[in-house]
Amino acid sequence: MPRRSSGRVTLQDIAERVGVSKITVSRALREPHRVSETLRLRIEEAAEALDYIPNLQAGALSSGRSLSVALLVPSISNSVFSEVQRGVDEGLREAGYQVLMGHTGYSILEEERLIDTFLAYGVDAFVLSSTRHTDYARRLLSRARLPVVETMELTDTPLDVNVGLDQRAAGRAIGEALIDAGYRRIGFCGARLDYRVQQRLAGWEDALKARGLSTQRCQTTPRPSSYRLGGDLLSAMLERWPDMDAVFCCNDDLAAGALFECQRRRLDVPGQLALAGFNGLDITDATCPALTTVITPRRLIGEQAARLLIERLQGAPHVPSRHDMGFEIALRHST
Amino acid sequence: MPRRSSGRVTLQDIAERVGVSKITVSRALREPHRVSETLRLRIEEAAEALDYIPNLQAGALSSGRSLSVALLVPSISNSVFSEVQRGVDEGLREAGYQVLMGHTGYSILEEERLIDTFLAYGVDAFVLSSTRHTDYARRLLSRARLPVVETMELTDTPLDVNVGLDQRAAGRAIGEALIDAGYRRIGFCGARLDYRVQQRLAGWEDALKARGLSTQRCQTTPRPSSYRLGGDLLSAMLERWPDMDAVFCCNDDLAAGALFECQRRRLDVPGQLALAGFNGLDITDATCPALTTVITPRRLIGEQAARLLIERLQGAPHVPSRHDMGFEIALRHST
DNA sequence: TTCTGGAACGTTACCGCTAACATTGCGGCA
DNA sequence: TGCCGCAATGTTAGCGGTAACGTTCCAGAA
Repeated sequence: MPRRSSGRVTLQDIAERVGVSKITVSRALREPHRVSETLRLRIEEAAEALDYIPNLQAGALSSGRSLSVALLVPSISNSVFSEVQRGVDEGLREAGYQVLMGHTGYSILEEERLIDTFLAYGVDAFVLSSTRHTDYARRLLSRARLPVVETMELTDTPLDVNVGLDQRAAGRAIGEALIDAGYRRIGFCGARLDYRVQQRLAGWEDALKARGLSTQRCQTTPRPSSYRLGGDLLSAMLERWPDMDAVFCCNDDLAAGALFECQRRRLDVPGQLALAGFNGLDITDATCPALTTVITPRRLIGEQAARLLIERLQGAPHVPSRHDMGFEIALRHST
Repeated sequence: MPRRSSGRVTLQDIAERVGVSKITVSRALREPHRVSETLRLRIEEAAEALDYIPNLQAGALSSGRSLSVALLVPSISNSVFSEVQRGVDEGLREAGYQVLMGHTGYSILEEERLIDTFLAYGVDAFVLSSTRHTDYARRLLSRARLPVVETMELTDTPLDVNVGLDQRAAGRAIGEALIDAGYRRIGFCGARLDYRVQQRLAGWEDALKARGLSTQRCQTTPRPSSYRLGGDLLSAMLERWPDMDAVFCCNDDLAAGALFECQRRRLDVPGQLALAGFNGLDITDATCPALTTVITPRRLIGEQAARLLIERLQGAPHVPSRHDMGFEIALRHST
């Protein structure tokens, strides 16, 4: 039965019921070993009976720690990030932290806004899914002196911890794989054109140039990627470069959409056109034919981010570091 | 420049700089009209100069309102819920609320845990994506006396506000559509088997029984759905019921997976087998052939949930209500 | 001139919890 | 017997805001 105005059961209510002071109740619940066995049991019983729910806001205000971490991803609907999220979430939950998610819509301005918001909420750390931020966001983060993990891509100038993979090297690797498979008139199609896509494009160019091949077959758009867009981009490319024998799509959504377009056009994949995607989403080995892709260790990135973050939260010093989690080329029937 | 131990800039810091009391600063920032123009400008300037970030925890503790709402979805990676989330998020943000997301992994026990957690965080309301909850979760919610919106499906006994669609009617409608299109040996394949899938299955049975057709061609599994699983389930069904002429898949992922399997088997869709999905995800009108499906108004559900929630938060009384947002059958080339 | 009311700003107390520093009491040892 | 040390519990003082009620002051009505 609540006693105070708010109608909420507080430590004080439990304390009165048991006949001790509220700090003892607080200790019994947080540091059980510091309270005698019998008293602890009585307190736990009372808490249970009163349906006590701790007020984390009050706790955070008092202790300066909220036991929550903000995870900012570009997009909720993009399943690329859900794996990262899972890894982060699992690791942090074990350590007693709650993950609060926000999505930036691929906008660094929105990221800035969210950093501001979550700082106001008093989170203890940030996990970001990019290495590019506004100047103001950088200032906010550095003033707050909170642990920060930047994920997905790598940077030479990490704010704090950086866990990701070399997007450019991955783009280069898939380009080389296509060349090694005998393709010579290789196209690139990309959407959104965020930093990571630009890096993949640069890698693709590296590979082709290194072998003296033309990099002109490149179709890009700032629009967000989707299956439909994959088909549309492919159509445009087939029109402009009818001799194209392979396409590296900047992500699996586009690649799958391109595959569907080939099916509509009764274009044999890989016979007449080879397709490759990026990320290794589930769909890539479900389609017919299965799609060649670059498998990115998203789960692993999330888990590693959580691990390193916990170290920082537990006092490991701020020493900017970079962790390359690698990638893997999956050659499937589409090439 | 921060003054206190926490190193954080507070209202007091601004107040001292301007030479007023902190309550005046608080008012200037929250209720500008209650403070004189000149003073307000000086305060805003000082806040800016000091990089003031409000402490929402302290504010929430003091005022009893946190301006945050918990949104619990079954799965982050399932794009079905990302549309709902967008609708909720957009609507609530306008009203000044922050949405905190949690995912239950389709488990009502996990939902219970999250409700507990978010109550401890002091959220002002809940948006749930189911109408089924543990008894303890129900008790927690009713004791907390917070506005609650249950989404996605409809129930006769809403906790508070209920916004969704009649899953069973939708299952029935797609069943009837298949029958109307001339199919007679119609199968059902379902995964996960959560409440909504069970309802769709029941609707499918309704439709077939009403026309005297057999409902035996039903393949289900508790495993989570995926593209691969769609292919596997279809394979099993073709083995058991080689005469089947159409399949209603409980969601679009399974339907797409089944389509890919048909392509591998060189089975003509819809010539030899018709396929229908559920939800109307992007992929359904990108595949070749495009998939017949039931388009669910997920964005709308989210927006409506936000609207009704805001009314409740602004004082509208607790009067359990049910809002049917309908659905739409999209007949495409797969049938 | 005096009184009144409201705009503008201040004081006090408290939201629920925890850090830091008491205090108490008891067993063990010289 | 007296003292020490430690385990177990208590007291005090905030954390950073906001609600509620006070105070001040000045314009305008009586």
